[in-house]
Amino acid sequence: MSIKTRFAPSPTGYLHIGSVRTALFSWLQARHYGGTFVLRIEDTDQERSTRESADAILAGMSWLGLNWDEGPHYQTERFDRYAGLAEQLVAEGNAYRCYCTKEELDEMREQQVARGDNPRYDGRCRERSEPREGVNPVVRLRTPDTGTVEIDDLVRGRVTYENELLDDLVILRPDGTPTFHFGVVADDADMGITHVIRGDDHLNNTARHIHLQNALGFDHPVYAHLPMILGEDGSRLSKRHGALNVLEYREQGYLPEAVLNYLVRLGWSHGDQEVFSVDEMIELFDVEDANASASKFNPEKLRWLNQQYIMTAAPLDLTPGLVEQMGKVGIDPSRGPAPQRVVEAYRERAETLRELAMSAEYLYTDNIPLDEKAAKKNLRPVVKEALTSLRDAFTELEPWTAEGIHRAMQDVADKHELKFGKIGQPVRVAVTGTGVSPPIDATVELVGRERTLARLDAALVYIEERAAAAG
RNA sequence: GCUCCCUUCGUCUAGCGGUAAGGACGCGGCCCUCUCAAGGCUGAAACACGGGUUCGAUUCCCGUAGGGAGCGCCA
Repeated sequence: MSIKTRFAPSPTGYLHIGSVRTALFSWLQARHYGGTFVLRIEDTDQERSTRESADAILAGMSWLGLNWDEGPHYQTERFDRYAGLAEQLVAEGNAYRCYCTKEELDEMREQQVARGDNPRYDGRCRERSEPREGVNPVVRLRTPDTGTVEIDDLVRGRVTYENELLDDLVILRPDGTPTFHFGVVADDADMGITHVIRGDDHLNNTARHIHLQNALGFDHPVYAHLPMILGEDGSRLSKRHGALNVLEYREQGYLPEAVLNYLVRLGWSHGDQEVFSVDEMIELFDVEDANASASKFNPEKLRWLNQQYIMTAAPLDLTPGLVEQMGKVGIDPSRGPAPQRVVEAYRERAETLRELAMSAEYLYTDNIPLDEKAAKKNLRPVVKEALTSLRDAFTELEPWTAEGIHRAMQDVADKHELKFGKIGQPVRVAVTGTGVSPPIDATVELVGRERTLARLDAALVYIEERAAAAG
């Protein structure tokens, strides 16, 4: 039988990294087994759900390439179905209307807590079927009083709950909308979901869901409860830990493959392998191999992986993202070398596309700032003559290639009896303004002849002025 | 408070009764080298604790401790 999994976020905020891991595992399970992946938006809480959140979630999924075969389904479109199901349960005696007021319930809870009991609904409306004036009833599931429920979870193993500890949960609100529990159970059944893969914050809820399925006469899906992702300090992942909107990672210059690769290794592994293409993940993943223990989010490793992907990607595949980043940092890509050449030069030197863009700024502007420390250290009178003759050599160099540039520099160095580095570093500072860049021949080539000559001139002026000032 | 879940280097993890407890990120050192990276080599770094079971426990069982989740007309 073909499997069917789903990702069912509620649109009450953006799609953050923890939800993405859940979505990824669910998606991978479907893809690995050639099954179907369903996207469902759980928007029964009409107070907190927004259209913007739903759209942001879809956009995030799309950016990551987590494509869905069905949906997005919206629960708000299925209210009639839930109402019908609830009516059926009431008719069959598996659910009942509860006329308790909020005040009443609050009071009950307070007393229970005061007594040291578990706060739970005591079932006082189970036998009272007559309506109460002015109260719109909720519908509650009649939960068995005795016995146990067992969950055979794919990652947790067998988990057992005592029924007497569970109370009668609300399945329909006074306005007829379903609660989360009811919506999930009805939808998973109606949509034919075979594997429910979700965060382990739902493990405790699963006992209730099984009771609901029993009452409704539904089959039980297979469950797999994934451990949470925690922040670096071990507390629940939040914004300050990097639980950003996934689209924020795009903003910062991360590649979707890197984000997925990082997340797949949180709670899952395949021997010693660290880098997985999406195809490899699909081939190797099985949620049964997922770990049961929570893991902490480690931005350093994400950065490392992102760099791995930048280093190995085809330069042309990276240029759209790079051009986008250039726009964000104020670079006009038409004023310098083709972006893919920047990728070639900087791919091992940047952990994000944002960094890549920023480090290439000197290639797209006429005026570069000189780093004072680097200039002081490298632009000194001893190299003045060498730089002058290099300037001359560059003026006539044909063709303008890294090889030719290297040869010219070597010749000048030899003529002035300098080691290559003694001239390389001053040229680097002159041409980039800083002491750091790719190999100097490639750098000079990218800067171009015109700007190189102008910058060498500027460096010579700098040396003159310093000498004059020193007296 | 009650219920459920979790526990190997700082972090992600391998391990599935007998290992010098392996890899990766990060950190230190060395090599390469025109700088910075990348790369190569290398170092420090872990089985939470206590009982069992067993000839033998990181591995199986039970406690304890610590962490997490749930106990809503939120999802």
